[in-house]
Amino acid sequence: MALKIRKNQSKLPPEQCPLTECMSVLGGAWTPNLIWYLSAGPRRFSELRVDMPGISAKILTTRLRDLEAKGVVLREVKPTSPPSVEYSLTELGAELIPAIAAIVKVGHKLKMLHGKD
Amino acid sequence: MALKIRKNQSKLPPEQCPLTECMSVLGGAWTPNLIWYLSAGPRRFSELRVDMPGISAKILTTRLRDLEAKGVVLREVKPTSPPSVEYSLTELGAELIPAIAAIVKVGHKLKMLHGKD
DNA sequence: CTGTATCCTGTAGGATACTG
DNA sequence: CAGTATCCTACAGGATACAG
Repeated sequence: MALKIRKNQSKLPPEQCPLTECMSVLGGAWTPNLIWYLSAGPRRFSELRVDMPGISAKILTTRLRDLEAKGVVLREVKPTSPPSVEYSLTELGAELIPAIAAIVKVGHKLKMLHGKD
Repeated sequence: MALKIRKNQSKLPPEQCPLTECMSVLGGAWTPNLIWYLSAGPRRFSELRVDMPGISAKILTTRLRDLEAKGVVLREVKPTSPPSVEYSLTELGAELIPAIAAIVKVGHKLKMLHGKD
């Protein structure tokens, strides 16, 4: 990756490049929301659907599986009479909270600045 | 990307819900990268194209205009003989750095855990 | 309840060509 | 150099129906 073409900009740490990976974590449109709601504690599939009105079961499943595969979300099947599944954030997943919070913070500022609500 | 989230209903504080807004800031696929490269200092259009191999001029322009409109990026036209334009992060834009850094951090961890590069 | 399987659409983004 | 204008493709995501 070619950078450092200008004097007034120093070479950035290698962490800069893996933004592709970082975005693969929060890639989906609903992913940040999903993580956020999960941060409040374990949630069931149907609960998440209520939390995020507008999300389709397909996408919710997709995002859930995706995050699970990445070790961000933990899926626990409760052997109850009506099958229920609880999703929760893993230790690693919890580390995303500050990141999301930071983005939300700026996003909120932006909203106030432009007054577009 | 059709983010048409309207009203979030949960026990979570309202400040956290507007993830729609936060994602509208880092919405584009290249946006995080763009902000990151800008964080190192002012960059010209062509320099950014080199920084991010693969990005098309169209998208670069789009993202740049978008961020400019949001007050995250500052666009300065230098009245030089060959027209040159410098882009830089505003104060507000700089606040996104920690957020991006946090995501990168987790993304990097994820990469190491799964060993998939 | 918790998903999975299709079908379909909107739109972000790439390629290319052209302008000031 | 710094864009802009078109055209086109890929894929995320919605709707609906169906399954364990």
